[in-house]
Amino acid sequence: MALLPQDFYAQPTLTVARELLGQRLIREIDGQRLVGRIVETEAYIGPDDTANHASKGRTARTEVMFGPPGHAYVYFIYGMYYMLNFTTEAVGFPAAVLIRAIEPLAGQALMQVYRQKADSPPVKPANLTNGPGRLCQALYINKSLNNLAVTTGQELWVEADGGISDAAVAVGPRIGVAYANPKDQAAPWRFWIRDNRFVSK
DNA sequence: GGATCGATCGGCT
DNA sequence: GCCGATCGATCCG
Repeated sequence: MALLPQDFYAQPTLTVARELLGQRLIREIDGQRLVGRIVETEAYIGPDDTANHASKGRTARTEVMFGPPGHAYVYFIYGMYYMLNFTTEAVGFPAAVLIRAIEPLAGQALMQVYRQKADSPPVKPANLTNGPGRLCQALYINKSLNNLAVTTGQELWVEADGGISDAAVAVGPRIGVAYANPKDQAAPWRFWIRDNRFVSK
């Protein structure tokens, strides 16, 4: 299976968000592989997108998005969750694709371990990776992976798989961006595989 | 099924 | 000092 190269991420962000659907996200930890099909993404595009963290300016946190495409932008939110993005487009233009959900393909047992909280019942398989915070927990993704190149085939990367036909792709506004201006809230920059049960609720 | 709310802390004003 | 690219618990029906 072909590792997606930096050129892939250098494309327009909407193209990257659309084309990531169906591809395989791979996380390798101590030789163990956790694999999931990407089923939901969102695009955050440039300094004028008020939903984009980078619209507030170039800071220590957003610096990664101003850098080269094909790097992980991992940030911490709500005091307890991490979010995984891949940087896109040219150096100097801050943009990224948020991975919102994956369908587990391998390593589900280890994902369960990472998702399980002490003194809680096991996580339902349907809730293993159907959300941006959940998938980061399941794949043990945290800030140590921030700014990692995802084009080397080490630790975290994406491999090409069969594409998804236009008929099977749904498009709509992004989730959780009520703080953005109305135009940016309404932008149809969320992509998901229609009827896939691992798309977030 | 849906609505509501608290958790919990880094980043930014 | 405020708030967030979320989630899970709880209450209601």
